[in-house]
Formats: sequence, C-alpha cells, structure tokens
Amino acid sequence: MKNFDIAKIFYEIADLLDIKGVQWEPRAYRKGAQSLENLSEDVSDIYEKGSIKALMEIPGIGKALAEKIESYIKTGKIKKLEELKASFPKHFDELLEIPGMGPKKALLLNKELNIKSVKDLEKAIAQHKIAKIKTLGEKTEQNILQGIELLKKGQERRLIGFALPIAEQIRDALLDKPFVEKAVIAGSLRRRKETIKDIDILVASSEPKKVMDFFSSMKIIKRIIAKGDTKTSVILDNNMQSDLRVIPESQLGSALQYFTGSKEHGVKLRKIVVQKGMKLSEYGLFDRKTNTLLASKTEEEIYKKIGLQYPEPELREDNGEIEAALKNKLPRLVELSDIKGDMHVHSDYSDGGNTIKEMAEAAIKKGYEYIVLSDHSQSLKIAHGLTAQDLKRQWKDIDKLNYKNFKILKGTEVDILSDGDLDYEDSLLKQFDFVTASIHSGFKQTKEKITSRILSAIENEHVDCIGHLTGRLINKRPPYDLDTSKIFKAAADTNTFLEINSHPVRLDLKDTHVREAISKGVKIVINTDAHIIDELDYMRYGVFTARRGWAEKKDIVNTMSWKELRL
DNA sequence: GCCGTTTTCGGCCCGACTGTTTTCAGTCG
Repeated sequence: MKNFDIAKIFYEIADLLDIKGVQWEPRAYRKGAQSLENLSEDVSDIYEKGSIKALMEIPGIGKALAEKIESYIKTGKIKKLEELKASFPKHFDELLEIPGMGPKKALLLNKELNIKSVKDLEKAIAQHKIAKIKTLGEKTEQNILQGIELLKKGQERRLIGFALPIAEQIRDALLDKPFVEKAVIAGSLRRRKETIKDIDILVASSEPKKVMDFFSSMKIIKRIIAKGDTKTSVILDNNMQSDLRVIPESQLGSALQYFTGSKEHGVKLRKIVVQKGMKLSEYGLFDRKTNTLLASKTEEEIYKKIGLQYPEPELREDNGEIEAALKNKLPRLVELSDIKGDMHVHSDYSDGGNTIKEMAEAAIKKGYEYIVLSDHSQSLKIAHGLTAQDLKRQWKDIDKLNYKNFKILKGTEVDILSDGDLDYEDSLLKQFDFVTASIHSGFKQTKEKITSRILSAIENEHVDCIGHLTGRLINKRPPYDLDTSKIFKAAADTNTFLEINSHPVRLDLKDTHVREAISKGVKIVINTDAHIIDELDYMRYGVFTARRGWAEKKDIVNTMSWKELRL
C-alpha cells in the first residue's frame, strides 16, 4: 500500500518546513499524512477510480496535496521533498530527532555555530560552546547531550513493534521459496524483548546457496557484510543488521535453542548438561563419552532429554526459569488467544481517529466480547478531553449501538491531575462501567509527590485500573520517579488493576514490573490504548510483555468474559 | 496548505513545563 510511504514523505516535508519556520503548512502536511494512514483503501485505487478529484475527497487532502499524491503514484517522487532536502545540509534533519530539539534551536545552532549534523553538535558540546550562546545555557547544553545519548541508544536498539513486522516480512518471503523448508525468527525477537538490536533468522534447507543468494538480493537489503555457506550478514535499509543461518532440517531444534539465547540461559543450561554427562551445541545434544546424538530436531526433545520442562522463549533470561524447569514448576503463560476484550480504547470523541462503531466492529472482528471505551477526561484539552455533557452524548451513542454477544462498556481514561485530584467528581466517576486513571502531566515532580498522586487514585473506590503506570516512552522519555513497591502493595490491597499498555513505545508496565506485581497479588489488564482501529493489533506486544513477566491466564483480568468481570 | 464560510479570506487545540530572557520563547503532547 502506498498510503504509508506517502504519509512518511508528508511527515518529512512537515519537519523540513518547520525548520524553515513556515507557519501552518507543516500542520496541513501532518494532517494529510495522518489521514492517509487511517485510510483503509489504497490511494492508488482511489486515484485510479476518480483521479485528483477523488483524492481531494479524503479529509485533509486539498488540491496541492492531491497533486503530490498523483506525482508519487506516477513517478515515485515528490518534487517538493527533493527541493526541501536540497536546501539543507545533508544530515541536518537528524538534529530534530534529538528529544528536546525543535526547529528553532536547530536553526539557531546552525546560525551561531555552523552546526550541520549531530556530529557537529557533539563537537560543540565537547568544547562547551552551546552554553555560551546568549539564549541558551548550561542546562540546555546538558539536556542536549542527554538527548543525543538517548537518540544513540534508540539507534542501537529498535522497538519490537518496529523490528518484528520487518523480521516477519523477511521470514515470509523466505518461506515462499521452494528451496526453503522452514524459516524461523530467533534471537531476542523470539524472546520478545522490548527492544531489538538485530534480526536473527534460521532457515532449514538442503540448498543453502540458493537461500543465501535470494536473501542477499532482497530489496530491503542495503549492504552485505558477509556471505558464506551457512551464514549471511547484512545491513537492512533501516540500518539494522540481520543474520541468516541455514542448517539442515534435522538440526533446526538445536540451532534454534542455541540462537534464541539468551546467552546467560545457554551458559547455565550447558552447565547442567555437562553435569549429566552430555554436551549441547547448535548441532545437537550428544552423549559426552560415545558422542552419540541424543536429540537435535526439536527444542522440546532437547529440553526433555536434559531433564527439563520446556521453557517458553520469553522466559529464557536466566531469571530462575532453569531452576523452576528442573522442578517442573514453570508457569503456564497467558496467550494472545486468551484475551477476550480490550479495556482501553479511544474514539473520535477525544483524540482517536475512528468512531465508536468502527472501533467496536474492528474489535468484533478480532473475536473480542467487549471493549471499554476510555476517552480522555476534560483537562486534557490537547486530546479533546470529554466534559460531563460530552459523556452524556457518548453514552447515548453507545446505548444505540447494540450488538449481539458484544458489549461496549462505558469507561474513561481520567487524568490524575498535578495536585493528585482526579479530573472528574466522584459522583460522575461512579457512573462509569470501568475507570482507568492515568498521569499526563507533572512528570518531573518528586518521587514522593508522584507516588502519592497515584496512591490516592488507587485508593479512590471508583478507580478500577491505573494506566501506563511509569509514563516511560522507550528510548525517548525515562519513567517518572516512583515507589513501585508501595504502589503494587496498595493496588493489591484495594484490588485496583494495573495496565500493561501494549503500545510498542510504552510497554508499561514492563516485564520485570509485571512479575513483581503478580507476585504481590496484583491483577493485570493488557490494553492497547488504541487510537485507531489498526492499533488494536498492538495487543500481541502487551501479551509478550505479560509472558516475559511470567503471567498466567489467571493473572490477566481481560481473559475473563464481561459477565465474569461483573461490570 | 486545508477548510468553511462570514462565500475567497482568516483561522488553524492550547496549556504545561522548562530554562533563562525578568516577562517570554521553545518544545511537547
């Protein structure tokens, strides 16, 4: 679909126009881009049916943007972007990726210190030049430095929500080939870590050369680092590294065990193997004395022969899973198919991109029994937070939508305000079926203050759940300072649920929090916080996080039907 | 650059937070 490619270009144009100091236009491009992303139909199809005129029917697309879409469909290029790019130094737009760096600061730095790239900027900071600029200062210099560090980390490790779809695309392309028997994603992606450094793929095939040739000629590959009989390493066009290994199908299990990791899990596992008079490598499990092959085809066989319960990949971090497996005490992890509803979704009543009806019908398609419509509360003006009057209208709308075997529950994502009060009165809160309370302001308050804000929300009898507890945005914003153990205890005591927000940039609670919370008796809800129907698909990332936190079905609230929930 | 009238120009979500400038500009969501 071309929609997303064009949207990306529009976003780029918007950024560059921002640097130029152009007013309003960037907003128009961003709006147009968003609109394209929300479109279910391919723009090329729309264009073919009714040319420019049909394109202009799309909200946020006028004559100018429609012409640019036409140009992209016809030529694969948009002249305006090329021209804008040409008017800036080559890596100048990278500066905007630094958190806290906007167009104005970037332009100022360029003017005062001739800074053209992140590299130039680092040099200037090392020489302490930023602090000396009139309108900037010591703090700003430090903040920029931290921003650069965060940015670099971000480049090292990409979000699983970014990496997994790419890995799946490569895997599926391989599976399509007749000379590929099996293709599996391994490494940290298979363990479902929240961030990923490179993409590891294993292929079972008896024709390794053909596999390597196909892989290294794929379109998304930018550069080949190494290419051999069993292993090929490449750099993808998104700058991630990807390693492909080819083995005979008979060794897929041992190879998968080896290349899934983690390293620590493997080390400890092999220690036990040695104690038992065996040896384990990527080629198989062997008897140490006779060198006879004991197992290699599947991971299940291998773990069984070692005398261990099979650990799901998400558990393999040497966090006690080997000890538990020896005693046959591994948890039976929750699965995506256990999820019966999404308890935190938005609609176009606040800042969502789809109507209640559209969200509901997308949820029905996923096989859910319910959603909890949880639009923002009144103080969050930026997101069109709902007033009590808006809610009355919304509830009427919900009541009109009456589905068989599917329920739209009346909820809210109510703001926990800076002073700790909730954004709605108790008399209103009690009318909701389900109340999620979240923080969207005052991120930099002291640990005591933020903790007490959350504790008071937890203690409110009408609050059912706390949304994205720590507020972190992976690689972008650190979590706020919190006393999580106090919070987990209070949540358990009051039977207030904690959310795993499944958005790949949040994953909040994170895996380790989940495990701790569950051990203290806290119940967890896995939500997507979807603002458009496509984001309902984020559910799997939340489930991954729950599994990495050793969560079972019984720990997860939304594995229950809405009747069991008794809302 | 889009949209919707007041029908061809003027408005476009706006408040919190930060740092530094002392009365506000830049960034974020």
